[in-house]
Amino acid sequence: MVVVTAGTGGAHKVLLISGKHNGSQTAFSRPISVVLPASQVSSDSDSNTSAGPPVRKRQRLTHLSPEEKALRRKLKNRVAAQTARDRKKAKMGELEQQVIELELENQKLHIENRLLREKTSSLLTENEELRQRLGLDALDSKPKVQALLSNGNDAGLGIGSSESAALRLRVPPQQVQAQQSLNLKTSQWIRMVLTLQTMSLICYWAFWTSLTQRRSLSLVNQGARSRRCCWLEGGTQYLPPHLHLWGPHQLSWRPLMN
DNA sequence: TAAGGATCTGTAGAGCATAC
DNA sequence: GTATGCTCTACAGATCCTTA
Repeated sequence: MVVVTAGTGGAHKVLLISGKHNGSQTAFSRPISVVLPASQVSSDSDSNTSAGPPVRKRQRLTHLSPEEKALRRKLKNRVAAQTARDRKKAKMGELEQQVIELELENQKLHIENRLLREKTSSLLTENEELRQRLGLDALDSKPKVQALLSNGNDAGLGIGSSESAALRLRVPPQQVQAQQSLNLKTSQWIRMVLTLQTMSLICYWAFWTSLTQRRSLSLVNQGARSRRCCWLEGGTQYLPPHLHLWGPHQLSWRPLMN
């Protein structure tokens, strides 16, 4: 909707462009206006004001001169272009943040995968050594494992007391104790490495989060200074700029740059 | 300090949707 | 069918920043 009002004494005319809410599309919540120079004020412009017959949802601009239409088009397109750029910038920032988070998650999963593989390898080696001590071949390994599992006992050989393990394995308790101590040290070392790497990843993530947030905040502040646009706090949702009396008096007003 | 790249900004055109 | 709105994008000028 466009409301044209004549200034005092007919010195100037204000093109007031109100907001339009169109579903998901970005719209202006407040009207914007541009001050036309006196030379562009036409005589018939006062015939269409805000007070009068029911307004069309899309106002006919027949009361505007071609110059005024072109100027209005320039203004709206200027705002629309800046809105589109801000939206694109916000989207890019969101995608960059997503990339960082996914890379971090990927690194964590890689580390977890490596540690689990190492643990599996050490357990297989330990299992093989114990079998060699017991003189078991590979053929009867499955039934014994199944028997251990079906008895409801702790299936892991490293779990439980050394005496019970010694009874099961029929080896001296000192050997079992030494093996359990080695396993304990190994698992403690693995836990320590995992903790340190997790902490380093958290620090890495926190650093990048802080850095990207500072960058986006500075960009937003820079844009807000030049265009008086505003953003929702802590989010990427874009609020259209409030252009109060947008016109030649604005610092960034450069309408005839080309 | 000049050159050159990066970024910002305004403008115009195209495409599509909508109201009449 | 026409006028208008909205969005996106290419283009060009302005501005900023780095570097030799």
